[in-house]
Amino acid sequence: MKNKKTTIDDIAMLAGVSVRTISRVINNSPMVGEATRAKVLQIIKDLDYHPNAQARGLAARRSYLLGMIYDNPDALYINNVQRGVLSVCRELGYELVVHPCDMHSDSLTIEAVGFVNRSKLDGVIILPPVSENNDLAGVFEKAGVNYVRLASVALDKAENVVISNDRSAAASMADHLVGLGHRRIGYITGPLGMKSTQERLDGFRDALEKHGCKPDNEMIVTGEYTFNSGAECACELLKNPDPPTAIFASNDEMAVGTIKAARQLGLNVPGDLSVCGFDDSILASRSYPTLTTIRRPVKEMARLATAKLIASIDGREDDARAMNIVTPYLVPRESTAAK
Amino acid sequence: MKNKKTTIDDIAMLAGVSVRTISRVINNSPMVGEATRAKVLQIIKDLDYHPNAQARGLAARRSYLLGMIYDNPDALYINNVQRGVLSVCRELGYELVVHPCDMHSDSLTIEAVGFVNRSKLDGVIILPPVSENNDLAGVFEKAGVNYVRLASVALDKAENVVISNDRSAAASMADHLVGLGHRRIGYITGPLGMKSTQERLDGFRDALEKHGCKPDNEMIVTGEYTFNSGAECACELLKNPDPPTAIFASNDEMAVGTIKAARQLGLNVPGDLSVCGFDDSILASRSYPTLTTIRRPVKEMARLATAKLIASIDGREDDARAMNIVTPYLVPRESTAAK
DNA sequence: CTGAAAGCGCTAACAT
DNA sequence: ATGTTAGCGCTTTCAG
Repeated sequence: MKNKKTTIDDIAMLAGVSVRTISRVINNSPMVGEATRAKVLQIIKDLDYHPNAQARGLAARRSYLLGMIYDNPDALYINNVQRGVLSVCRELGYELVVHPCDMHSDSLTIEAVGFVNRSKLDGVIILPPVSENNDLAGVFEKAGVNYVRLASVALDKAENVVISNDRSAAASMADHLVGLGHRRIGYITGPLGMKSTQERLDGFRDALEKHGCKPDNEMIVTGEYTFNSGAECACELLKNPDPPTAIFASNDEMAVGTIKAARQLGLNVPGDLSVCGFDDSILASRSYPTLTTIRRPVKEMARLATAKLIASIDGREDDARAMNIVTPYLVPRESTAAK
Repeated sequence: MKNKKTTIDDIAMLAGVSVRTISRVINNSPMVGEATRAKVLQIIKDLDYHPNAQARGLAARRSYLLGMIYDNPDALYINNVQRGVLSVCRELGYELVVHPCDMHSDSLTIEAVGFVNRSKLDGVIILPPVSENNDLAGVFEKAGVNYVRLASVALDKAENVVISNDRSAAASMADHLVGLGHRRIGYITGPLGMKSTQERLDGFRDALEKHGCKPDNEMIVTGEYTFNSGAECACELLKNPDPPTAIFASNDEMAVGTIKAARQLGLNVPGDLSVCGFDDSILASRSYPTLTTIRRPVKEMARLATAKLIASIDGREDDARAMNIVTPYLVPRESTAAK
């Protein structure tokens, strides 16, 4: 790299004080005279000095590195989370190390703990669906690793989770459809093991029940959160003797698949069939017709999670324990219409 | 964290050898007896020992951290690159620190160098369009920072760039359209400053010329690589007294915008108008009709770039200097048809 | 409020 | 082929 990196000693030298003092100003310790601090700061600036993060970490047992663990094919979601996390990292002087993994691997937990130990991460943020793995959380807990999970239910202590209220969001979509006059509404779930699948379905069902139109079991089919599964499930719903007038696919990929299936069956959306999704991914605004969907404040969740994580790292328990729950909201577009 | 981290000394203790030897086996030095190595490895495994990356880095002036610098709104692209980079990182024991930035900021270079110095990164991968900034590259060069750029032209020494041959890809799309009988073809460019814009346009123009149908200037309009700009540019092309029978939008977002515009004008795609894009993003397979486009081997480029970067870091000059150029290829779908 | 000095865990000359 | 030991650059008791 550079010819000769300037070190804390150089600064101490020039400032005519001990390294201890320099260290104090670098770490914003209040126990430094104003004059001294100003002088040191100036010298640091003049020399464009950057403390060596490794040395700092080694001595202080802190790396100023956060990790992000996930196994999610949705690039848009990952990217959104990443940006939210980074915006807070930047403010607070942290860097982000990304770590996709295989959530079905036997060695997931070992691998994950290895990752944080190896890189000496100060904490990790875990994205769904990996975040639903309680073993992983347990291992982190036991190992004393700071972590925050992004989830759709309160599956951990307040300081370890940020929640998206998918249930009430799904309910609001049900309200929307009923409000448009739909009574027979098909629903395509996500994979059965996932919490978000259950939450969204429960929200949908409860809302319909409240409106007095409990859905038949045959109006609820199991998808995989994929485009193709959406198309297949939609066909299944639509070939029912008494087909639905609206289909709520529990994510956008499946909703777009549903639109495709409808088109192939000669149905007009939203004329013959209303379709809606969940996520407000890029597909929603680009599809034809554009998709009525639910927007999750993903970036905001990520910001909250990061702030919370850093609060834990800093030992600010109160901040860390603050309850963080965000509520997604409905974005009406062209794909839903009055019956 | 853990009660008592096991260190290299513990291992040395148990193995009955010196730390130097342990260090050697950790770093795969050949100068260790087979028996000794095996024994040490076993103990390391038994104790689940992970060398402290910070201490290692501090002593060896190496962090095993790579950076990725970008300013690109295309989440899919970023995500693809990221996965490619990570796949090589994983094989070679590196971690990835992500760093979005503002390419129009005055302090871009200062900020970027600060980033690598602060985190003591071993090297960085720069994505387009930031990769087209020669100042940045120059500063890295001068600071002795290892870097590799992803680009569409050879704008640096072989060891510092991996190239995607967008020009020939655009040409093959032109061939495709001409092959379908189209002669009057509209073209929507990207933002004028970008290399990829120029390369794709040149490839398109050269190919058409070769086929003896040089496009009118009015058949070439300037877009912004966005959905809306695509729709607007398409309208402009289509309201021409002698409208095109095909439109080549130089990325998928604009191509989808073009399809939307055509629909609004009552044109059938591909019946009345063939449309094609560039990128093979998720939109291409989800749009209606599905989009004929160009697939860039993005992940492969990222892998090459990472391998090259690590070769530089390791001082394996030959590997680092190997010429890396990938050629995107055409993916035919429903949106183009014979005239 | 400030200073001297002992590590943090590992690597790499220099020996053997 | 293996051991000894002096740092790498910073934080942090413990004194002053």
